Amino acid sequence: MSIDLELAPKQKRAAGERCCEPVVYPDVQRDHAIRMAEVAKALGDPIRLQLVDVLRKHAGKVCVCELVPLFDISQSTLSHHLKKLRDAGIVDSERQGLWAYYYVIPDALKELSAWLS
Amino acid sequence: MSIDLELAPKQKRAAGERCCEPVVYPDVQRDHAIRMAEVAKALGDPIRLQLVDVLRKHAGKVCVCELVPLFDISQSTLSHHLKKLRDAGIVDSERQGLWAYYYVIPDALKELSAWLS
DNA sequence: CTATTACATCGACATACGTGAGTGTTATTG
DNA sequence: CAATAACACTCACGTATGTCGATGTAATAG
Repeated sequence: MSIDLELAPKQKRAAGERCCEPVVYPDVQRDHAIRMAEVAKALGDPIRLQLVDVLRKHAGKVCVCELVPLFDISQSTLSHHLKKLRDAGIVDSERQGLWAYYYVIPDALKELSAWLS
Repeated sequence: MSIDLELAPKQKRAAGERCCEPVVYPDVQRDHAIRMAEVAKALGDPIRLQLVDVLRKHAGKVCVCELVPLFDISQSTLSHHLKKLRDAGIVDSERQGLWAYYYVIPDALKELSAWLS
């Protein structure tokens, strides 16, 4: 999950010399970084983070109509946030008649969580 | 780290009735959510996430001049990203002569990490 | 069929973001 | 002092974001 990278020793050098050797950044990590940043970005809004918190707490699926009164935002804004979470692959939804039920996709946060700890 | 919240039972009801009881959202969680979302937002860019990855891997402090060649961005853009990470309280820096050394603030990612796992 | 309900989408707006070129600042070299 | 080097900051630009009101779209009720 972390990169293999040898950095040049850190020490003051005379100006005119290179302060450090250029380092090659392995491409392996880049894909993971892009994916994890995508997830982190989706969590980078207080309302979306709280949405995920509520959904995670309930093992089952949660109806949108139960989510709306939790926040001081309009229904359309909430729907927008849910779409962001869907696009990031963090949650998914099921339609049942008029209602839409949302749930956190298992292991969606696993990669980021593992990297952070 | 998670909220205390009792949701109404989920079942289809006749239209005209409320689909669910309004729920009170505890304010306690809100502060945590705002703080964690701030951290997540700062990590919501691939370059910044990789920056934190490099800094975390090196227990010591890392010179900016060692970071520049790792990414295909200008020095000013890198400096901008480092400022974002500083503003989010994830990293800090020390000046030593011409060089600036960055490091991850211990436990800066702790709260978010704990919530994610 | 009509009305209503639950939810998604569209349009619009102000703000924030990522980026680079250029400039400023500070410290070191000669 | 003048030149240079490392880094931060300013300005500008196109794009993305969060928000709401309004509209669209299904499904249910009567």
